[in-house]
Amino acid sequence: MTTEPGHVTPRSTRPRPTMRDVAALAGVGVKTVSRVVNGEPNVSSATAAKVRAAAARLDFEPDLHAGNLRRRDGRTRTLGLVVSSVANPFAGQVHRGIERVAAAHGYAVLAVSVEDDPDAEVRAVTELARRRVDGFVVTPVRDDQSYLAVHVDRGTPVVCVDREPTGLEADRVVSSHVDGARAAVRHLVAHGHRRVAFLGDVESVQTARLRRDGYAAAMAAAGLDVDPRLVVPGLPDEASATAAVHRLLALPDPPTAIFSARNTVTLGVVRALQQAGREREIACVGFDDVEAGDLVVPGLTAVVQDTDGLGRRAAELLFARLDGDAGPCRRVVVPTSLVARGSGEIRGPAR
Amino acid sequence: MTTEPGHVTPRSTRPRPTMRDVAALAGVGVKTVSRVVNGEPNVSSATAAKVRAAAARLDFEPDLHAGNLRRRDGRTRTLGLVVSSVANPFAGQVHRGIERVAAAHGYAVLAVSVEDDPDAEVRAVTELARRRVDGFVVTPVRDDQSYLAVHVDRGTPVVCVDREPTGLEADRVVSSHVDGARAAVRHLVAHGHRRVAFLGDVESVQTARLRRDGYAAAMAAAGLDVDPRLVVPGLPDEASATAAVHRLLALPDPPTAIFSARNTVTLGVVRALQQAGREREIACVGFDDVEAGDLVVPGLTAVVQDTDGLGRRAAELLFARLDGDAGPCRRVVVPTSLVARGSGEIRGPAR
DNA sequence: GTGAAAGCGCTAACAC
DNA sequence: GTGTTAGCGCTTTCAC
Repeated sequence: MTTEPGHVTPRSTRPRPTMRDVAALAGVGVKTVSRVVNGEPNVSSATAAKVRAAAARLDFEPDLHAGNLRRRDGRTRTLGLVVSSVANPFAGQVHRGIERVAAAHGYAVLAVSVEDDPDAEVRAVTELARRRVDGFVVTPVRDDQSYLAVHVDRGTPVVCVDREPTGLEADRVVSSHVDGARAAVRHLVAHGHRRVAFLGDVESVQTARLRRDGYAAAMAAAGLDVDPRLVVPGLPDEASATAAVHRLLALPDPPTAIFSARNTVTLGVVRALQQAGREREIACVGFDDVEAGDLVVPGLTAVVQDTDGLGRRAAELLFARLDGDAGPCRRVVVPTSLVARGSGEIRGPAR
Repeated sequence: MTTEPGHVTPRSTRPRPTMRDVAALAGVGVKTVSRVVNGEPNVSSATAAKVRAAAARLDFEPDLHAGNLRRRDGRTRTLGLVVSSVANPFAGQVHRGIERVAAAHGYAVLAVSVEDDPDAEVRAVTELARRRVDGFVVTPVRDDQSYLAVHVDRGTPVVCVDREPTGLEADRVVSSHVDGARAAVRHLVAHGHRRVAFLGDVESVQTARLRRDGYAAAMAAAGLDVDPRLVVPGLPDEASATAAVHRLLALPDPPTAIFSARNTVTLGVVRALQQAGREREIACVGFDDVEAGDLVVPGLTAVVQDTDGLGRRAAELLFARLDGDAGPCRRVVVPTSLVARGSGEIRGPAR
């Protein structure tokens, strides 16, 4: 079978109809079509019906962006979201919270992943700005968000979520990281533990530092000295957490409880305890929830974030700004909660 | 403290600069700015430098959509993605696969959740069409996708992912649902099981039916009769799956192995087995992976989908169409793999 | 190399 | 009620 050069079927690609086409078919002026499509008043119902019929017959879809060019408010009805990664379950849930509020306002969400690359954060914002989103929700990754000021000045509001922005006056919505961590440690102490270890994420991440602060505060409040050998920050992944736990267990006086400050770290901790066969002796509370955390034995006690609430509140703040709220910047703290499922209730040594 | 009406600080909202502003500041014509911004030839490097300086000073960002109005290819460099929910980890991973390919092509992704609402699927596509996305990736929810044909005819390609479209000729990328399910059951049979139960999702979902087909095929191939009491489709959530397992265990001759056809169902199954204290006797293989699936005891044996691959292939097909590929529709099947972690390797009764 | 004029699809302002 | 004109920010065409 041969294919002759001239015979390539060109995609029929019949041009998209415009308001002009609809107007011509309905026998009215363009402005009348515009009025009908936008539900404006001053159109007789007979004319409106004709226009709607013509629009339906042509499968007319108004071009939102073309309209925005001249429209007074120039709204694209689109929000820009910058997150670590859309594949990250935490980010996905925040995204969902935002989307729900956005949809209620007739808005769509344009999400861009930055994979914890500081430069990608700026690129993402630039790309969103070129598309003229009406507002930004940003999870800060770089250590300076001042580059966002231009957009705020031009009337495109910015709300930061999960982490606080630096060098930028902007609304922000964060979980109570310090309080959550403190509650976790207090819970362990209340169950009789005095040697509580801290395993955390790399500390270039703001939230990692805050959770460590919470740990330190709770230990101090309980009048317990912190053995520096039990504090292990800077764990980038699951495997390093597993290794760290094995080192802790080999200590002459190992910890009797572990506070793990992050999802992936928690997975590594549990693995290590299981490998050592000590998951029923050493207590463990993790920050962030783990799917199937209640199926592990013992069930994983966790400090869970209200991800949906984070997204919802962020979107609400953004829409308030879009509605003209010019008040001072707000800082919303969304509470975390401790879910006890077994691993955190293992009792420490009797005094 | 009183606030006088006239004193409300209006958000300074200084208007966004346009090419005209840049041209004026640089002392050149608008077209020259256009040429510089778009990297077109025929501009002296001296002029280009002047323009770039002016653009930087004003923080000029070209309006992508305004340009598209007149531009020959009219590309918005934006893809529309319609998924069940952005909070669904499966969808998030597919999204990520798409985004990675899109980013490499300079594209952004506009994602809309439909929460399994058939009408929301159409609304989502309409909203995306109004924003003039260059192509669609859709996870079909409704039982008819013919409404998408208009877009294809107008040159906006559509690729379906995860589920096959109905009433529409379009490229599609799906996991090997039947083969995956068959492999799971074959695995159980190979470990000595003859009474293998099937627990599945509501069958309005296409993939649920396919996985059941795979189960039936594997049982038939092994020469095993299927006891209809062991086949329980239509489980909407975790709790119903738990209840179903308890009923199965109460049977005079209960199953010795369970094939669970969906993530949430698997969680319910494991819970039931743990409650009954029989998680080490009754084998279980689940379709879809579960986070922390290897921390449960015994580890969860699962049929895992290549979510990233699904997204990547879908995006690749879409870009091929955007690049002018007018060939016949393609159907890409992404293989699943079976990950053995313990629960699926529990041996059945000796013959 | 450069710029003026026209026009993309739509809405604002003002006519009738 | 309805249509006409201008113009949004940009690219095209084409003249210089």
